[in-house]
Amino acid sequence: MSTRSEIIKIADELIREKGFNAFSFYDISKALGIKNASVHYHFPTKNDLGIAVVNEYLAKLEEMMADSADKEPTERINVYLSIYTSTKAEGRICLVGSLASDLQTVDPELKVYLKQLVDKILNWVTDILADGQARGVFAFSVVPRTKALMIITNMLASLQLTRLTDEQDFETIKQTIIKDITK
Amino acid sequence: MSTRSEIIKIADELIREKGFNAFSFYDISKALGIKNASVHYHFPTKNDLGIAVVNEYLAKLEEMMADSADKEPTERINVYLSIYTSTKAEGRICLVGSLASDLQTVDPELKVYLKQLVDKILNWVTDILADGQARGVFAFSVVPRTKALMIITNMLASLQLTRLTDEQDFETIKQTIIKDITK
DNA sequence: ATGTACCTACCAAGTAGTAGATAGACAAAT
DNA sequence: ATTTGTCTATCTACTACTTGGTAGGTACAT
Repeated sequence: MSTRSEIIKIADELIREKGFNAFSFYDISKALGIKNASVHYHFPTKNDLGIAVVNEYLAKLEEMMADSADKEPTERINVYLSIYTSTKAEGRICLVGSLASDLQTVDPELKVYLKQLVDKILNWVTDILADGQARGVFAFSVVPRTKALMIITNMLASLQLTRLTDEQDFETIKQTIIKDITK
Repeated sequence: MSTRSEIIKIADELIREKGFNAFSFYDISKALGIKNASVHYHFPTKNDLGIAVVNEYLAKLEEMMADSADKEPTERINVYLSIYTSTKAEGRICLVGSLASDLQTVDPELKVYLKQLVDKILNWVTDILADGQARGVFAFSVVPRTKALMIITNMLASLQLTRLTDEQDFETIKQTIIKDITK
């Protein structure tokens, strides 16, 4: 893997572990065994690095959506939910939740890309739900976009909250979501 | 108001606006027109200040619970939800959400108090829901504690997310919660 | 010889936190 | 009634450290 990719990977992990304002270029250089100036060579500013991380997510999400596009809604929603299961296993929170918390401290340019990421996720989940409803495998009493908002907020905050309540609560929330939409 | 109380108030606002790691003692001293050493006089360390903010919430919550204890479940859940409505109006996020995001960077002592706050909120909402269910005004198909988790995660994350989607989405989420539990 | 990816060595700014002085309020001792 | 001592809340002035970021050099592959 290229140094550039490794920097993005480590930055992503650090953002989701400590937050955007709590990691430094030194943290990354230390993890990679290079000097902080070398990190700046690949990403001149912290904002540049943040944008690269978000863009990586945009690309990965695009890929995920394409890969699961012709699958059943039930499986597609599981693909979505499983993202959080892996994140939970890491003991970290999700990128959107982390950056959304630090929103007022990040560069407006980064905000634009983050907004795109949120839109893309929201549209994806909305599509899955609408598809499931149309095929008669899902049932819910609000418009798909609203149901998507409910599910996304459940998952996003469950990662943050269940580090403070029962660790088992994450799985409870996830199963409740599945049961709730399944006809 | 005493300087001590004012420091706590400003710290709370800053934590919910920028995050625990993005505000400084200087920010507070500037806002109050005093020197940073004077802030340290009242709160020797940032950890002390963070704990004072969380304790302030514990006390306020206690008061709120007592004040609404003999009211109808419908009104009590509205009291709970209205906390987030005010926070949304401020353009800030909730304290729990902010500190939960920065969890790995704060002192273990602060974590303990934060855990107490989350427990208290979770128990409060669980009680309201169980009471409403017993009185036949609420209906839901999971145990009250799980439903409380769903609602709390919805509200917590809605503050974070709706700064990136539609501003109107916050109200949509709130109304969906009310409609969902009302029999 | 040109570009890539790293290095050494630095800087200015901001951070949490400390030492020690000062000024006023209040109470006890003279 | 005045002095003395103590407490509170502030100040000036500082320290040690970390931060994001830069200038300029080097090794190496194409």
